[in-house]
Amino acid sequence: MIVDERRSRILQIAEESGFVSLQRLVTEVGASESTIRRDLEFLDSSGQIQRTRGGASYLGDSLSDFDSRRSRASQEKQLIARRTADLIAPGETVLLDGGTTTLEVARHLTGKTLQVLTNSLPIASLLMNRPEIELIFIGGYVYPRTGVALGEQSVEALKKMHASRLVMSTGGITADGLFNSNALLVETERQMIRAADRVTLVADSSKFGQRALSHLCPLSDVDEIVTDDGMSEEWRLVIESAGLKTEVVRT
Amino acid sequence: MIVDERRSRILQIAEESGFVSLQRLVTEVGASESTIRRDLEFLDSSGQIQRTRGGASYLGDSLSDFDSRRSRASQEKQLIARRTADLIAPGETVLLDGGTTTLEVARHLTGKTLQVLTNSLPIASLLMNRPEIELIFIGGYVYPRTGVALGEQSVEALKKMHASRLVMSTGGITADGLFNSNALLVETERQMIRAADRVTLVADSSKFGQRALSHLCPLSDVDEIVTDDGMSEEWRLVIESAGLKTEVVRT
DNA sequence: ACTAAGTGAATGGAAATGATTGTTTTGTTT
DNA sequence: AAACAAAACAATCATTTCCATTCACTTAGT
Repeated sequence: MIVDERRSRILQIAEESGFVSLQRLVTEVGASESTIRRDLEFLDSSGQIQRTRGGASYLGDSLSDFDSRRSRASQEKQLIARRTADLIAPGETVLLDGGTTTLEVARHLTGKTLQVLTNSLPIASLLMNRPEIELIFIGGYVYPRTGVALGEQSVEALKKMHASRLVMSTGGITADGLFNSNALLVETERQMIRAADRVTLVADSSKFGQRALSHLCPLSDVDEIVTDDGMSEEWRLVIESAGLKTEVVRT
Repeated sequence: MIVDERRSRILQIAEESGFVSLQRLVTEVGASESTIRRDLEFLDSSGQIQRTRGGASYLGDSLSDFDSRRSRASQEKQLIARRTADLIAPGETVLLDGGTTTLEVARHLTGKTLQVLTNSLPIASLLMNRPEIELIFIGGYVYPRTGVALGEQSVEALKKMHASRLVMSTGGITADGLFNSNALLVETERQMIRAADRVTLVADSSKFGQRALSHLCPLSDVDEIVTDDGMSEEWRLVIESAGLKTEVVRT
């Protein structure tokens, strides 16, 4: 088996349940304990997982109820979320993807008269009691921990919907486009892109240059990116030459 | 078992009721007393719980606080919910309607390996982090306050689903059948009945004789009723002559 | 054939665990 | 209030589990 493939698989398994024991990885991936350890070491040093005794825990945009309550969103995410919310005009129909940043965006939407479509349970729970927001939930198989509905049913439901804007997050951005770690999620997000007139990507600057398991879409599918000023000039050029508008918040 | 996993579990248990005894943790987590003590010490020093003699109390908003804030379910509902949960065998595919009683049923489902379909946001939020439960959400227009998905999209989604059992609530029961106050809700519930092999109705005894806006279905659509012993003998005859099984819990 | 990278097994050391001990606290009885 | 028993606790120790390191082996590319 190829190295990258094995590591991707480890990441995927780690993401599913948040925790993976080393032993489980040994049996599921089929490599020796030593190799898995080395992989975990690599993935830890590259910041994708956190090694713990006996296994590893997934880092990244998985929002479990634990995470959202304990560690609040970082300052970058807060600022990005607020700016993104400012872009949204009253009366719009907004499609909201799952993720910690989009959840923060949802927090800032309260008070505006909006129609909100989402496949994220945390976002729906947040907005459910707001009379000024008409909420439509996109059903499907609910992915554990993140509380995001995915799969064929979600895709089918999305086919019948239309929104003026999609606010989405991503696992990584390169010149090739956007990436995410979960194949089912990618499929659902692709359908979201099709359903929306305008695509607004929220991504803190650490996402640039990151590449994850599944390719989601080319850069040209995105209309604008809201990010923080940690983005290098280099990436700014890549993004703007692809015809995307960039909104940069100062931290 | 991995350290972090065990500590997360301790936190989760602590959160549920606000306080946990050490002994309960020993049996539920399956670690030795020493280990649990060490974990409690750690969680205390990191400020997540407060150790007390005999156990520990959760810091922050415990779920039971949350529950008691929004009037806790009555004793009847609790008992009905527990009995209903006992009827459900591991491995079943259960369709759960919205409502406070069905939410209580959902609470008692944790621990069983099940497939759960629901259109209720509160139920989905409750079950979303339970690894033993595969959760499928039925999307649609989210009705404010109750957090239940309704409407054409929900009906369409339900047409493609099938469950071994439906647990539903109702606004009122007469010899003519079941009633509910919301036309959209009635439509969705009718489709639920079609999608399920067996229909279990949860209804406290005050519902008998009540008639609401919309007629939902005849009594013959229901297979069994779980209720409390406030039901009069008269109603018992009506129900049983319609061929329904009745489960009566003693208050 | 040689090198470099990757892999798997073996080793010793570190950390975590469970059982045991003796001590402190709590509640009950007199 | 004093004496006692039961429960809860902290401290210690042997055992187990986990980990980093090392080394030998395989594979792929030059």
